[in-house]
Amino acid sequence: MSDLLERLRERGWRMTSQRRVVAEVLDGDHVHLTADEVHARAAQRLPEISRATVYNALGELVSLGEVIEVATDGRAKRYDPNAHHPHQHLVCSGCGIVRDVHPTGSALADLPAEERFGFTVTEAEVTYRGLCPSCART
Amino acid sequence: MSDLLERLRERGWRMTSQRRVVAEVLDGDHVHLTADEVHARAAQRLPEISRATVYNALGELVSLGEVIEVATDGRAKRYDPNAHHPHQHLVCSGCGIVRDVHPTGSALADLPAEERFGFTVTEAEVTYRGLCPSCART
DNA sequence: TTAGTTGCAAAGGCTTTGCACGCGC
DNA sequence: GCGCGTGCAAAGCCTTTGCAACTAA
Repeated sequence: MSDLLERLRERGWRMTSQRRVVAEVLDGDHVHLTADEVHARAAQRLPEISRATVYNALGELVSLGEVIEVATDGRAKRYDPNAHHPHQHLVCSGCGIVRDVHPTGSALADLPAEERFGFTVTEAEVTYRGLCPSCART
Repeated sequence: MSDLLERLRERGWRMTSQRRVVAEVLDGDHVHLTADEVHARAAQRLPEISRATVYNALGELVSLGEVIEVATDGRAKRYDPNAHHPHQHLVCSGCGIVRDVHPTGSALADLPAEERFGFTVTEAEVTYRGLCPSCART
C-alpha cells in the first residue's frame, strides 16, 4: 500500500521527482533506513539525486508527522514511515536491524504526576533490545 | 555517594588521575552529561585532560556496564552513571535535558512470543518525551 | 510568475584513530 | 620494566548550510 504518496499529495506537499522517489523508497512495513540508504536506493532510480535533497525531504516528512526518526544507537538515525500505526521497536544489539512490534494490549502506563518534574509529557516510547536469530548464532 | 569509584577499584580498573576525575564528574543522580560536558568539567580540575581520553574512559565505563549511553535525540550522546538502579528517562524535546524516573510499580509488559521475530529479547527501555517547565513557558 | 526545491561543495558537530611519550601496577 | 593509558592532531562519519540554477503550481 502506498498511502504515503497519497497522503502527501492530499496535504499539498509540493511534489517533485526527487521527493516522490524518496517517499516511494520509504513506503512499506519494517522499513527503517538510514538517510544514506534512502539516498542509495533513490539514486538507483534517479542517479543525480543529492544527499542534501534527501535530507531535506526526510526532515520535512518528519515535521509533517509522516515519518518517525529512530535513534537506534549512536550511529546514523533511521527513518520509519509507519507513523500512523502506533508501534514500538525491537532492535538487534548485534547488527542494528529494527523490527516493528505492536502494543501488547495493555496501554502504556502513564507516568505518575509525582514523577513528572513539572514536565508536560506528550509521548512514551518503548524499545526492546536483544539479538536477532542470525546474530544469536555466533 | 561515590559507589562508582569504589566499584571501579574493586573491579581492578586501572586508575589514573584522568580516569578518576571522569568518574567523579559522572557520579550522582540525574547526571546526564555529554562527552563534551564531561570533558569541560574534568578540565576544571585537570586542565591538560584530552577529549580522546574522556571518550576512552566513557567507552570503557559503558562496556563495564557502569554507565549507560543515552541517545536522547540527534545530538550528542549523554552518559548516565545510574546503571545499577533500573530507571527510565524523561527527556525534554525543547532543550534536551534528561531526568530519571522510576518504574511505576507495574512491571514492564513482556513482549509476547509471536511478536519476537525469533529475537532473544534481553532488555526493554522506556523514554518519556515532553517539555520541561522552562521550555513549556515559550 | 514566483515561491519553493535542487545540486554542489564546503563547513560543522561529534567521535574515533594512529602514534610517540608517560605512568600505574 | 611492561603494558596500558594519555595527548595531540588528523581523519572520519553523519548532517547542515549557502547559493545559483531550476521547476511545480
